[in-house]
Amino acid sequence: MSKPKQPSQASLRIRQAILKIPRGQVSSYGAVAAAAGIPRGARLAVRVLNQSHGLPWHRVVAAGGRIALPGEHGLDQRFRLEMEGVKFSGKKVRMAEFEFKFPGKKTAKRKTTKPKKKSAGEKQKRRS
DNA sequence: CATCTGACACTAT
DNA sequence: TATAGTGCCAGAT
Repeated sequence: MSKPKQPSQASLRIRQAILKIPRGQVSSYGAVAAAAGIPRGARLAVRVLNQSHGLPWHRVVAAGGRIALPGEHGLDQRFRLEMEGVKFSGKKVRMAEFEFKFPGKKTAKRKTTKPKKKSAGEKQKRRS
């Protein structure tokens, strides 16, 4: 294998993780990314879902079971999940009952954002 | 080669 | 509870 010209194993792993989600259960972007080996690659999961098609994207929600998709897509996702047996609690999925836990571990979460005292804030400028 | 983007996550306020 | 802002990673332009 000299050179994996593939779109990185990370993306592939994320894809596989999503495919592992059984019907009737949901997972979060961060959970899928973490299961793929990227604790903070929530955004990568997003990329994979957008680029790769044929994946059960409707089984992937944001943290807390919150639906992140805009407008119709979000309602569509919610509809599909209900069709699979997933119940909703207001705008969020009942993660307590339907959150799919990936095997392995990867429970490393960050503790506190930078011990800097200056609350958060300094950069952030782009954006037209 | 440099820069921006994005269906997020998490901490502070 | 809601709002604001930052950090992370890899692909796209």
